[in-house]
Amino acid sequence: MEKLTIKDIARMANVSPASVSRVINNIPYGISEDTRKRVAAIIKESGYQPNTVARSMVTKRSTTIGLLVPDITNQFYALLVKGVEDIATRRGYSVVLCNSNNNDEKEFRNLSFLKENYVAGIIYNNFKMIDKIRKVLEDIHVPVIYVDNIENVKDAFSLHVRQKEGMAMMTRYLLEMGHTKFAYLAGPEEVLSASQRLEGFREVLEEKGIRIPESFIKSCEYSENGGYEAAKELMGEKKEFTCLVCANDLIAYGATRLFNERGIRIPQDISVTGFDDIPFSKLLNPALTTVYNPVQDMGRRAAELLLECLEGKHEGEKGDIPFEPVLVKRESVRFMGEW
Amino acid sequence: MEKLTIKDIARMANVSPASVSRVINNIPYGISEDTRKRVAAIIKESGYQPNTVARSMVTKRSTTIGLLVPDITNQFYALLVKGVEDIATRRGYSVVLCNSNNNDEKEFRNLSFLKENYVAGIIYNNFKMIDKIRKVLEDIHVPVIYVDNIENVKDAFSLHVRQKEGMAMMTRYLLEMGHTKFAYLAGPEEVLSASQRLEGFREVLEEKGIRIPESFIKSCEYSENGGYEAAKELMGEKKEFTCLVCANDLIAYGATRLFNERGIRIPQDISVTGFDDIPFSKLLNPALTTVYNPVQDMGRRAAELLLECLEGKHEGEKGDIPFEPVLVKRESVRFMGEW
DNA sequence: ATGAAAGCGCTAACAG
DNA sequence: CTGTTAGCGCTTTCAT
Repeated sequence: MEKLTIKDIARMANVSPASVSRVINNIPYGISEDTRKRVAAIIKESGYQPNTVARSMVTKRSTTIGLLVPDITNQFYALLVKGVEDIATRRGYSVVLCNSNNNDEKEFRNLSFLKENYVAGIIYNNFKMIDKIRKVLEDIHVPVIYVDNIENVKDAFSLHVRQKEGMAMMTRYLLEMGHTKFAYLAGPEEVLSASQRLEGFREVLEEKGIRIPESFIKSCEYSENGGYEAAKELMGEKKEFTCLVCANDLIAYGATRLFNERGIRIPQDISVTGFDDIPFSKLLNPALTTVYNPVQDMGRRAAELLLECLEGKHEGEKGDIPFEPVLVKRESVRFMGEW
Repeated sequence: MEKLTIKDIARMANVSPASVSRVINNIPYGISEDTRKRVAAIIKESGYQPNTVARSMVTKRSTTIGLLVPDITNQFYALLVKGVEDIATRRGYSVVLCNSNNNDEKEFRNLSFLKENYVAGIIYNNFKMIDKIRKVLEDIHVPVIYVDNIENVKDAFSLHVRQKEGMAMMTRYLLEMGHTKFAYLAGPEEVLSASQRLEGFREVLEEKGIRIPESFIKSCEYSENGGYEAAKELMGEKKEFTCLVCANDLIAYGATRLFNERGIRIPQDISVTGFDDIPFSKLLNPALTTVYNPVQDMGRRAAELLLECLEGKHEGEKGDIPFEPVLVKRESVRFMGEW
């Protein structure tokens, strides 16, 4: 069973390739209902499938969208992927997933790849935005949806959770629980979400007139290991804090591992909080108090927006699309008494 | 800056497109060192990039490999992806990742997509193999590497861990730790790895003349929730077992959650074990005793093998490639005394 | 309504 | 060694 081409179908139906093309692409004019039906039937029986490569070649478009993520091993991004795929495949688009593994060079190559292959649009997710990439993205001539990396754009859609508000919410909650002595594991300084979360934390403390030593705020990688190492450093200080707030769940996991190793009990000896609420967080023992980050929704919305752009909607009226974080109270925070 | 084509370069270099093609593709004959250098220089300056779509169109090949996984949200598969990408991109291949989300229909569509887009080869990872898919895979005319789903193939490479041996290893260890009363959460019956793991468990028990009630062996989904529900059912029985062995880590997580909820302590009240050793397992409290499954290595090896096939090696001599599991002793198993 | 023909950007014979 | 030519499978004018 060799691969059928449009010519084969044309021959079988006694029409020209052009007519076959008209039915494949549902072009509403230039063909009679009669021939349309006949050709459609033959296509169906024969199992013919148009060659998308050839098609892209002439249209310079495709029905594939590109999705770039920094690290597929991180469940947080995996959820985003799921959200995107959910919508895209339902609407007849394929998604090619490019994992840049936190490697700028690789990301650059991935982008070239997408461009060469005429993807219809791109969903770009990364925790930072470097100039080189931004240029490529602007030069690519297909719609790009940004997720979680830039703000205040107007010529594109940019989705992100309200990071600052989320952390502020958490901080207020901790205050209500009677904590006033905090340490903070901040994530990487150059990362937008990390700095925004820290800002939320600081603002609330300031509001309440609470001060903590700068040395209790440590930056670290956005990873389990980053959290572990930073917590270890922190424990070198005279540890006059009752609560360790972490810029994301992964960091909290690392801190938790250290505390487990040292026999420091959560939440009896120290309270720990995270941010993102990735699925494992509820399995931690004690279950992690954190801030839910609706990534999967963001993935869905990003895909919807992209497809809408592809359909010619949203000319002009683009911009930031914020998502609401939600506080998830679980067991890793101890009540210290009325404040 | 419009897109440059091979013709543009040809014009700029005063040669024919054919010559340009020769240097792009590093064809070692039919061109003088002189012109090669000149053309190469012009390509470099101009920033010209060959159009892969056009290229695929004529060669019917590409330098993209397809990777199919059942669920990207599962860290186990994410690790496989990482392994594959690691090798592939290092060797100049792109990988398009298709997530079938445990949906046969979607997988079928993904496969069509890959075929239409002339991927050079495919790495197929899924925990089962249905006829429909197998047919497509056989009909696709590019090398396919199977991961973790079939065995005893000879016309292809099939990588998998020695599931049975892994679980046997675990079971022997539990015996050494003094356990004789077991319950077993088996995963889905129709899944190859699940049945092989169960087999390993049964064989060792039989060997030692230990019998357990059939009702203590429950099948369930390969998921956290599956483990939770199955454990709940199990606790309905009069629970005369000291150790719950789970067919994978996710199931163990679910069981752990149930035990946490009910105040049943691990390992004091009950011992729990998993299989796969996904990264989170060491973070559980207590850290999960499990069997390490070298997925990332398998991913790397799968990619290497595929690329080698693409280079024309391995004609004929194909077959199963087993990987060795390794027992990871942690804290979720209690020592019950000499046996 | 239909078909002929051109051409997307590239590779691969085949001539010269 | 180099260039000419003929497609790959499809879409898209432009005649008919």
